[in-house]
Amino acid sequence: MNLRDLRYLLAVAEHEHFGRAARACGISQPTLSVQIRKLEELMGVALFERTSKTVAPTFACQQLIGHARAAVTATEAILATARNLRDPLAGRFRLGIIPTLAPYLLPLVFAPLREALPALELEPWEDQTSALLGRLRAHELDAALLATEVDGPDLVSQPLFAEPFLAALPPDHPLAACEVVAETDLTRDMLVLADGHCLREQTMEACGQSEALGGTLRAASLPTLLNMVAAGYGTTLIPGLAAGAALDAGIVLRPLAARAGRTVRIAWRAHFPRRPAVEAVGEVIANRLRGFAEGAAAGTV
Amino acid sequence: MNLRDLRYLLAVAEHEHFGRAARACGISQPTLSVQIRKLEELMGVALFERTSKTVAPTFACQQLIGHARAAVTATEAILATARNLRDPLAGRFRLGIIPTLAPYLLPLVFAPLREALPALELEPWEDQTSALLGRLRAHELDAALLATEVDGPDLVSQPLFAEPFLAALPPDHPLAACEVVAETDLTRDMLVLADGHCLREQTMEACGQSEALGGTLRAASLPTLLNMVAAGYGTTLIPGLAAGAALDAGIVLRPLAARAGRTVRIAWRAHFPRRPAVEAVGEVIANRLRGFAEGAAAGTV
DNA sequence: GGATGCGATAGGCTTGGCCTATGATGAAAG
DNA sequence: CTTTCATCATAGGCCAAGCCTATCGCATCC
Repeated sequence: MNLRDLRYLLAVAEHEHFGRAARACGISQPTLSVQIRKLEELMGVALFERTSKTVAPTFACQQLIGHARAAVTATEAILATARNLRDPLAGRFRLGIIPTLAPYLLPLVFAPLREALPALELEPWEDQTSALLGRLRAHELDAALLATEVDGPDLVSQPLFAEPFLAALPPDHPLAACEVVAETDLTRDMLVLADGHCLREQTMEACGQSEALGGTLRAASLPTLLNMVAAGYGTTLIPGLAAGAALDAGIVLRPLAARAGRTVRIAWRAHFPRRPAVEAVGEVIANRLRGFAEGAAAGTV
Repeated sequence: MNLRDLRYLLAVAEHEHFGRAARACGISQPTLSVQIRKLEELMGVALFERTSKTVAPTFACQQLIGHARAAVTATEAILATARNLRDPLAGRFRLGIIPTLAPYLLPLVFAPLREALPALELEPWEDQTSALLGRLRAHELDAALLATEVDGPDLVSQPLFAEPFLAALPPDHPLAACEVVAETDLTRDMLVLADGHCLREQTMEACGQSEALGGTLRAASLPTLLNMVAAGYGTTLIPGLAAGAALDAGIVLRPLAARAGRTVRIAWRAHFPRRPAVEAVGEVIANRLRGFAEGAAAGTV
């Protein structure tokens, strides 16, 4: 059975006239007659009682028409829904973001994204890198903003902008007197984030350090880490976009001598079909952050 | 778009594997790939994200699947309903019956009909001949039991059985003394039914009378007419099947000299497609009433 | 590095739907 | 009573769409 046949059935039932129904369907009357006849043979039931003057749906036909109409409207709903989904720059877009980036980047890019991609329903999802990659591979995210390269052939990524690190010091720290701080000078009393944050390894690597100090003091989040630095527990590196929050917490920031930093990238599945959306989102973010690296690395905001 | 394509879509979404989905659909894998590709082009949306290892429905696909399933189940409902409607001897059968026949015939034929045609849902409809013919032509009845011939090329009929008339007399009527009553002897004080009952004209014709007597006394129904006769208002002819009711009312019945009577027929639209049902019903009734005419005409039950 | 599994592509075949032309039938009109 | 008209059914030919087998491209696994 064919959807077209159901349309024909509905047309004949509505017009009660083969010629007019055929015209309404855009086919010739003989074609319609043949198709209805086939349908009747398939069903094993007479659908219409024909005379040379009248065409009347049988009781059986009336019983079937409801289902036929349901099928036809359902397929029309499919087409209508597909029309709405056609634009790759429209609809839900689930974007993963690492925790050391989300609270500082999102306020900057929300408005530009809304303006550039008004139909895109952005759903941010904050989680650590490995969780984001898992969700990405599980099709639970459409893309992710990370600060690391991605491995494997199933995922691809593209750099969006460079984010320099800054030395974060308690106000009364000796290094606060310097204009510029060498990364290696922070090793002595450096605090880091808890396991799982990519910023943790990046901080330690930038300072040439393999084992974390501070004993059990491993902050679960960047705000906590900032509070710990402000309270004088030690020093750390913070990503440039967090500078404002750090200053608010009463922390002294200094540029780094070796200009250590990280690259924020957008990652997605290699076969993800809405690549235009990924690229559009990446482009808006990159544009918004263009020139940020130089300013941040040089003058601490 | 084709229903088949929707089935393919559902199969791929369910199996997440083209080869297995193709096997489930009974087609080859290349065919399935091509059809899904076509569907994607028609929709303008990627439906599946393919790698060499995995096939995952896109978000758009998930939105469409519900409608697709609705369409497929609706068409399956069509086929299932059609299967149930396939037997012409099953299902609703609206049978019109004239009022001077219904209450006396139905008790006789209900049981045989139920036994011979257990799947037929008989819906009797009692009305006068012209109303029955109108409803028949309007497709509001499937057949009708009448005591007249039908005119017009759109309706056809077949005789079922002959029903003799009987003279109905008050117990103290002079003619009650006779073994046999001549139709013309009843003319003097004959009562008839109201307009619209075919029995009215048939009675008058049988007695060679063109104008009804009895003034305004025209019974609206046969039971009323019987009561009037029993009360001594006059005489009349009754159809043989009503003999029992007449005797119960205290009326004397006598066979008629000229053996006047009527023929009960079943009528239906010439193009009515469930002719087997009509013929089966007619046959059951004719069989039940076989031999009735001789017995009734001779010995008054 | 060959073997394996999967989806995509190519080419040929057959079915099915469509058309025009014509037939059959019944009703209305001359 | 015959003609004409309207309607649905049938016939024959054409073409697109769907299907199959064979093969390719790609990635993974041993």
